[in-house]
Amino acid sequence: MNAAPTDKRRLILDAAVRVFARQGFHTCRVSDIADEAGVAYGLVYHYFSSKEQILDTLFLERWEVMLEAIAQADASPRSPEEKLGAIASFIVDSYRHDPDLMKVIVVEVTRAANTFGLTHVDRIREAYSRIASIVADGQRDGLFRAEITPAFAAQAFYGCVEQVLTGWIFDSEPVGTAELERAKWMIVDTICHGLSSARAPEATGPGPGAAAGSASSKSA
Amino acid sequence: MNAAPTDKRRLILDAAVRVFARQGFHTCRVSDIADEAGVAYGLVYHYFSSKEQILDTLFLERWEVMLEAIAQADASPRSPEEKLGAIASFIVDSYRHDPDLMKVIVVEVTRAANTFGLTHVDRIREAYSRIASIVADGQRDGLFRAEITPAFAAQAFYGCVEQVLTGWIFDSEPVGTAELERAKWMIVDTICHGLSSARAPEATGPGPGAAAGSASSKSA
Amino acid sequence: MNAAPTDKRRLILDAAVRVFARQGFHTCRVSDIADEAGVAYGLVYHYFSSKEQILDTLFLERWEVMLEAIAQADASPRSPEEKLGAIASFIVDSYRHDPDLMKVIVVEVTRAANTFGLTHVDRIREAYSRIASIVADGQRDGLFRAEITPAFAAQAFYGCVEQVLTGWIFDSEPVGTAELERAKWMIVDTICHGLSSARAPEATGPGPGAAAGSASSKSA
Amino acid sequence: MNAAPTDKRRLILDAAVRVFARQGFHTCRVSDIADEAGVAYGLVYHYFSSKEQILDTLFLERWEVMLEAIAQADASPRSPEEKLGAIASFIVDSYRHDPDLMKVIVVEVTRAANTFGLTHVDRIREAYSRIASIVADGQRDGLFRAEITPAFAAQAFYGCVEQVLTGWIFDSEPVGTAELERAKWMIVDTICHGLSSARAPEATGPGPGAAAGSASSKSA
DNA sequence: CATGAATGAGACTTCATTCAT
DNA sequence: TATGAATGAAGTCTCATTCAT
Repeated sequence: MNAAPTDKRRLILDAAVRVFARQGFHTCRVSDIADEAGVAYGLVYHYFSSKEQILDTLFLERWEVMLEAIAQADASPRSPEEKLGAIASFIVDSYRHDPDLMKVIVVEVTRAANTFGLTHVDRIREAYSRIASIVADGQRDGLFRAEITPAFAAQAFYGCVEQVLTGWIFDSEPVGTAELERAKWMIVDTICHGLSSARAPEATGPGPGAAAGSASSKSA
Repeated sequence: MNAAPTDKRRLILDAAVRVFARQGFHTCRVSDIADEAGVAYGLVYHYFSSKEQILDTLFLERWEVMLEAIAQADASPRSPEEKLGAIASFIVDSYRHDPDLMKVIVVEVTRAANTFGLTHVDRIREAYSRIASIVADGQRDGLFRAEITPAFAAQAFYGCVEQVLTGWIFDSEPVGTAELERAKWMIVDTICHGLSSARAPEATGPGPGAAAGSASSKSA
Repeated sequence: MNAAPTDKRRLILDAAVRVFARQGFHTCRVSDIADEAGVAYGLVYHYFSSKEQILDTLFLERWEVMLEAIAQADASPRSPEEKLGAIASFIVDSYRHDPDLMKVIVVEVTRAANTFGLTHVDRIREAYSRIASIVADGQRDGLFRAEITPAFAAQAFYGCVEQVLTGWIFDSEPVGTAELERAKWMIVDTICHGLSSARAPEATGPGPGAAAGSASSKSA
Repeated sequence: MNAAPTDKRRLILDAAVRVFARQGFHTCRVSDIADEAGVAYGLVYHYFSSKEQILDTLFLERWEVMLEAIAQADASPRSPEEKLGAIASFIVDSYRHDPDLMKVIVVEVTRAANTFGLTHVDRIREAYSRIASIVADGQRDGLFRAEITPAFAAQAFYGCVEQVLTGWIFDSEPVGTAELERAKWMIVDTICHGLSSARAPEATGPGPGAAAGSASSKSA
């Protein structure tokens, strides 16, 4: 009925996130997960058929949430730029909320072209597809220019986001809130308005001053 | 002595690229590499001290070439946008010339935050750093706006490039030349001018139809 | 209390017969038995102390019945040949009635010289012993010749029977009644009169056309 | 080329025979085999793909020899009874020469209707088939009576042989030569002439005192 | 009686690495 | 250089058995 006082399955899943993040999927042992969860070895196999299935479960759980977030952003009565901002914001907040989980997804799944990435390629591409659809709407409304294909734009946007996450993931120290917030704005601003200074300044949105300006640049 | 008719070391390295690309580093066995190279099992250990060292060698070899290409682009008397174009062009041409090698680097190293990525993080960041330097120059000259930090801009640019490669890597079919060329232009145009239509059109550069003709060919 | 409408213990035993016959003792899991019986996993251990004990129980239950059948055959006022016929008939009818159970006994116990066969060797040999006693009586009465030792004769007779069962067990299709009946006669006729044609024909008994009508039905 | 001073593969195979005979296939571990052979654990998997494959190899090696022995017996210019004698003799001598191997074959393969027996059922039945063919020839020549089908006769004969072996296998003490020789004669005499005394005495053959002298010795 | 989650020892198999030739 | 047999540590997964409810 309710979430039992000890939902061992959840315990294992959460432990796996920490262990995968710390040691990597290939480097960790199932016993590491069991130990981290504080349960017996065999219980892992009571709930999951293999180590792989744990990662699959983790990825799918989270990715469905993300697809839903993208759908909601798209459904809102906002400009395309604001929609992209909502998505970037969601992903960055996901990282803030559970950096280990995002690390696992980015490191072990999204680029794992021979293993998990291949398994989940359709689900992964669904996200790009939905982002591309937002861009296409922007083009139709004349807000986005037509030279850049929506599919490419989606790749550029998502690639930019993931690279930022990757930078944080490689950092030895945790990332501050200010930097997280600034990243949201910079991602959208860069993708929508580019690096070049030869553009109409009024489109900028909240502007760089809005986010806590002090933050580092250690990630470079 | 000389570059022998059969440089077994090179044979092994090239075979490893194919095997790593096909099966992934963790999924392949050393014997797969030896078989692919057509050499005896033990010979692999004559030339390399471990399976890891083969990947390290592969990565470092290629990454040095890339750092050099970035340096050369930076050293040339071009605009920052053209310099970015040269870099994008170099990477895309690298993919065209040896997609397996680029797949291995992107899939097995640059995001492998617990294994090879960590080992080579300094070398990897050196690339971002050099790209950031180009952006900083552009800002100093007033060509790039100052709101986006150079470090972030480098991430955005490189993330965009790698995402495009990743897309190709996941594709089951090989990518055509036209698409490769179009990607070069779109990467630079998106990063420099953004998706928004609210910008000065004259900054566009060669335009979507023309491949960035000047750019690299050093990768071959 | 009473022999309940659902005697779970019996349910488990019967399910075990089917599972052992289908998958073999070593290949099946205790959970397979529980599933087949439609009872909870733990209940198996409420009634039996181990997986082995289930097979022991199955074997002993059946083997006692068989020893009793042999004893009865021996006690009846029949000729030795008819007594052997009654035994063959009983075993074949046992197979007809519950081929799975006989399969389990033949496959998992009587030849399992390192496991169950060893555990039950005395009980198994008791059967040979009783058969040998019938042969010895035949020799004493001049009906059987003395060159073949009773112990050997018992082995020959029982080996013949078991080999016939084994043949059926390996068959993919179920065996017809006619073949079962014919086998009863052929077993006894071969063991008593041999393959050679150089013998007195009048000793043949009911003959190949008639099923050994008198024989048992206790097995049902 | 030649049989190397240490043919490790053979060493492993021979060790497996001893270990399978002593502990049974399911009860022994691969490490037991490696230890018994005095080789490293991994070498077992260098030569064999699994524990099962070791048993398969053992069985097939020996069974082909047996099929060949049956074929030779059949090809010789002997009476059917003598041919059966040659076969019984060959099998008994096989047991004398390597009781462990015969134990493994009888216990782990021949009756293992859910595992190895099933795998090799065709090969096993080939033996029965060849024996049946000898019987059929005997019937055609009027030496064997027609009431017993050749297929059944083959089962009776082989079942008798295997039961005798099984008896020895279960014995705690090794079997003496005299008993082995006597068994050869009793098997054939029982199957060919039956237990009954009501038969023509001249068909008896060499008699219980003489070992079937001509038969086999190929097994050594 | 009945349930099924929880336990953990154990076995197979893999494979990087070594080494004698 | 070149070979591939030999080594053995390590990890995944299985499953009989226990136990709290």
